[in-house]
Amino acid sequence: MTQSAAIEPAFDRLLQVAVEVFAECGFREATVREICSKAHVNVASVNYYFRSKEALYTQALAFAFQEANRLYPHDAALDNGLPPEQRLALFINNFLHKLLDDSHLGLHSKLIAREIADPTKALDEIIETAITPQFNLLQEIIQQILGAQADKVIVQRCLLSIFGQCLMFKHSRSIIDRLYPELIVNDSATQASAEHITRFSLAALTRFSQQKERLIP
Amino acid sequence: MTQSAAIEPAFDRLLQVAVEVFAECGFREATVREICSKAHVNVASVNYYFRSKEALYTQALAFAFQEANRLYPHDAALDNGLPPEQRLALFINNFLHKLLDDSHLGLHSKLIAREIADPTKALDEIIETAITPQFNLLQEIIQQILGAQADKVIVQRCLLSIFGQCLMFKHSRSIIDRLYPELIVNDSATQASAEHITRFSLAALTRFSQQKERLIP
DNA sequence: AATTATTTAAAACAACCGTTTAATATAATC
DNA sequence: GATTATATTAAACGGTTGTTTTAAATAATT
Repeated sequence: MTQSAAIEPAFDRLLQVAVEVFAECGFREATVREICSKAHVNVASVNYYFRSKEALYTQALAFAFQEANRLYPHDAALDNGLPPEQRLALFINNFLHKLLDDSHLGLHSKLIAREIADPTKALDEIIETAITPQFNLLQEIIQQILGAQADKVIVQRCLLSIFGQCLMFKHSRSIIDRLYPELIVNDSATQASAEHITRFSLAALTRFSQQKERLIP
Repeated sequence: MTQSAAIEPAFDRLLQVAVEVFAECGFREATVREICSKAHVNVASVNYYFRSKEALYTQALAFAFQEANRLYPHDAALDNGLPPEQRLALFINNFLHKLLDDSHLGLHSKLIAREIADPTKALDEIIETAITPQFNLLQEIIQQILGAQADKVIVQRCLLSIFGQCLMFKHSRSIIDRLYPELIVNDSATQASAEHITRFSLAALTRFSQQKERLIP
């Protein structure tokens, strides 16, 4: 960090630090001065290189996405040839790890989670760029499990059920950390969580596909 | 409001408005000046009646809890005599309505959700006062469905699965509003959501209780 | 009715915010 | 090597924040 601080140009340092600080504090709480201080540049640099704090935020978001897509390549769940149950397991496992990874790219999901909980103007772009693709992929998998004739609203609701289980670990992490800390300590705990969510959801989905004619909508 | 502003003493007005504004903006984003303006009191009143902005926040939280418990009496799900499946349905329905009610006491859950997503010092008290009781109740219901010999960790995970599905509508509401707005428009949509979550979870739970000996932990 | 305590009010406080300015240092170009 | 263009700096700007001060108004008590 200290070496790269000397080598990398100020623009790049600013962008990297911005991702960290915005993820940590959120847009409104983060201060230009803190970002500049940690990037070892003058306070005026934000307005020199980027137009404003808000413009820096937007670019930091875009940069974080691009980094995350580079480090976390697209899901193996994309493979259409695999059985849908396995695709679901892969999807949930990948998504949950992406959410709970505290290292480099946990910043990415932190930024998104912040935007969702407390939206700024950038939310619409995030939905298009980062959320809709994930939604579409999971929707396709669920559709495959429930069968093509499944009601569209039911598919949507099942999708929310699965995402909700995963996001619980992100949005309510402060609670889980205190009440069930052992569920979140390390990588294998995360994997166990992913397996539970998969089992829980698959049990529900297969039930749904069996009894769908008896449903009272 | 205008009448009560003249009748109710400044202290009470301040507390009520504080609940609204803190729920709307969060602790850090909310300003003393806005609260005082909406309560029709002088800026100095916050530091006169309460010691500081932070003390006002703490008291506003406590006040909101007490109001919510008064307006939303404890779950019918508490009734031990009912079959556990019905208790689960009652619990989810009540919890989801509490979460999505935009009127008076939606403020209560808004405040809690804010605290969870972006904790202040007050979180510990919230967990004790508001969250643990709900967790314990749901835990008891799940235990009843899975059977007394069910693994404790599995019970915990199922609990998170169910809470996660409910909280999805709270924490990711900004997304649902944009992608599936019809799921959240009114009271009957909320009820339909509660019914789905109940059906989804019951399907998974009954499956779990059937195949528990075949589980690979 | 006089005196004490309590509540309201306007103004100012120091600290911090994002942004701008104006001057200097560095690099690139001719 | 002189002259542009680019990058960096320190300082200040206007605005907002939570909090404090000081004084006036109101209520309560004797």
